[in-house]
Amino acid sequence: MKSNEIKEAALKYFTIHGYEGASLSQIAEEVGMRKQSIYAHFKGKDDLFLNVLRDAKETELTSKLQYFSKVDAENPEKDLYGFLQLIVDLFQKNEHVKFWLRMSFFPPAHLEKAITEEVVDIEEKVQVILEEKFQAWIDDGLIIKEEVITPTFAFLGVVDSIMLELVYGNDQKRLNDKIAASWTVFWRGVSHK
Amino acid sequence: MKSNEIKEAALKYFTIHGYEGASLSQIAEEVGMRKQSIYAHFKGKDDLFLNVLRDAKETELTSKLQYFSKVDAENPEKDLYGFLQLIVDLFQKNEHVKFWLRMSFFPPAHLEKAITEEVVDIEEKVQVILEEKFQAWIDDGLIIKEEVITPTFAFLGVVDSIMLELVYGNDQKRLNDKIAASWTVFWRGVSHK
DNA sequence: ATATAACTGACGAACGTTCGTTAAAAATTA
DNA sequence: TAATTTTTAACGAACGTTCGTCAGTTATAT
Repeated sequence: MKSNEIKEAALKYFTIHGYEGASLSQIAEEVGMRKQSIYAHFKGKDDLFLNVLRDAKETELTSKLQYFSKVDAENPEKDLYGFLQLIVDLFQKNEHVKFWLRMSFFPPAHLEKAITEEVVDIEEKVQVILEEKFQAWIDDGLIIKEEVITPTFAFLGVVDSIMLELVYGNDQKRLNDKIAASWTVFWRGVSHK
Repeated sequence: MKSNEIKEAALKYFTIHGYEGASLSQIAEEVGMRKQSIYAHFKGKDDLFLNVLRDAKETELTSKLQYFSKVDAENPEKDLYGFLQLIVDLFQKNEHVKFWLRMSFFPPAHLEKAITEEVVDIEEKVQVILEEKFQAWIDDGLIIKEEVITPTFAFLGVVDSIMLELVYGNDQKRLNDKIAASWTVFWRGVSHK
């Protein structure tokens, strides 16, 4: 399907140059057509963007939900560290995550509302799942007993910081060192000695 | 000085809309002049942008260096948590930090090299200072004895995650909860019981 | 033959930029 | 001090280019 090729090229340019910096002619050229031909597949730039956004959301959401659904949930150390690895893999495997991150935090002004809606939706779902997991681990005595929000938010913070490092991303060693450091300290901070 | 007014308006629009999304006519209108008049003060859009960038860098750098220079350095818990507060204050007091963050991670493609140079410069300087502090605290037995890079990077990770939350920033309560959670877990992870 | 999807051509609008000009302020000279 | 020159900072008009979009036409495929 040609629509998917267009979305793929659009994803690339939106990610690199942002909404305003990406031009339809560049996107069309990447696919090998004229920019006017895009209008046979999408109503316009906004429509194309929102389609890419929804694809990115689905990639992001299903990957994360799927991970926690097929994890045994009896070993928080393995499960949580595995989640960090998943983030890194996702980021390096497809462009969707970087696109998602950019648009989450610096959305085009006139689409901010629509974007924020989708972002909040994912955020809430992931947070709910994480809280359930942490609560179970706390009840099992695997994680320090305290308000469940504390380890949850702290872990989400680790995820965020790693994503930032991935975006920054010109230094593989630095990335690995930062992951190791954040994980070591986090785990020591939430687990029993 | 009119140049400063222009830079102020430019900072605002660059922060909200990014380099490509900010237009000289909007910036000029904010100041109360025509876009052509900007060329009496700056060579062009790039020149204006780079001037704003350098201002932002100076704000960012001097604030951080100054904080650590006038801190007594005998109480890591107070000093480090104070640094987090500084970040939050800086962010909410002036627009420079948000601008800096946006351009650090999503720079306009044709200025990426120049921007990365400045970003790396700050990053290295802050890292060096933090490592010195942590080393001293480790030697004094105030922080767990391990490679100094571990608490340093972990702390920088906490800073990053808070900055992301600040950018996201439509929820003051969530921000405070995230700071509290990240700090609690971090501190438990690097300090002795 | 009926869609679908590509094309050409053209549109108004906005972009960053350059030009020549004007009026006021500052510096220099008589 | 008064007259002159230079500098500064704004302007309107226009440049060439690119933008997103729309209309009409041709080619492709079911």
